[in-house]
Amino acid sequence: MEEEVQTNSHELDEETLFVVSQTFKALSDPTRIRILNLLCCKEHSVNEITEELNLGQSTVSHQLRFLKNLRLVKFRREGTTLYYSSDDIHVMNLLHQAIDHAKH
Amino acid sequence: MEEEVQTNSHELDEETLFVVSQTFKALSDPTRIRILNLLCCKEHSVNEITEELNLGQSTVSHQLRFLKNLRLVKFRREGTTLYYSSDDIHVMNLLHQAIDHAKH
DNA sequence: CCTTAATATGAGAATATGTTCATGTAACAA
DNA sequence: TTGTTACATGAACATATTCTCATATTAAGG
Repeated sequence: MEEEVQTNSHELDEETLFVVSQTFKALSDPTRIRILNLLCCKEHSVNEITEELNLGQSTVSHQLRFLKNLRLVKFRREGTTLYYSSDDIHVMNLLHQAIDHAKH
Repeated sequence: MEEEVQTNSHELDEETLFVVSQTFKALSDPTRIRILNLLCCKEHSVNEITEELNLGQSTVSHQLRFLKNLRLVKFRREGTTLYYSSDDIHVMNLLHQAIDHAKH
């Protein structure tokens, strides 16, 4: 049952590398950080996010799709309004650790 | 002594946002992840990194400069050889948490 | 059906990013 | 000084990212 193909056993496999890099990529953009930080404690509609963060509606929508694809956020519908909230405790933890650390 | 200029008190200030996004950006590239993961436990020369990870020497040098600018790695000289090692325990922690989590 | 509010989507432009290639520099040995 | 090894750097290119603008789509009300 030899599954290891790499020369170096410390090396990360392709899939892990991909998942990790994608996760951090999600957290590497100021707009996404602001959105996730806002969704941390409370759900918000797209309009609320747009206004609270002073962003374009299209920008918010695009970034929410990005975050939704990575399953970092989820949403529920109420009429024509979509309420988004965070959906990955672990990633939110990474974010808050980095924020706490950045504030010296 | 009013220092808060933002409408929303939950909002992150510019500098924090910058530091956090830069930190995660460093961790968002597969090549940099592999380098940091290699430097996790033991120092390595540029050549060692180049060979162990099967990368171009120039690529490694560029990425090490990137990581050095963010003070995520440091180096010591021995003749013409530079030994690099990790220099930010907190960021290495973020990386390992993400790796552990990615391996289900 | 028509309208409106809320959100999503696609295309385009501007910018950022990562790698490669060629060349530069630094330390050391002969 | 010359040569060699180890590493750094700059330019150029390809690709990726992010935002904006215009235009869908979806749900609800009249």
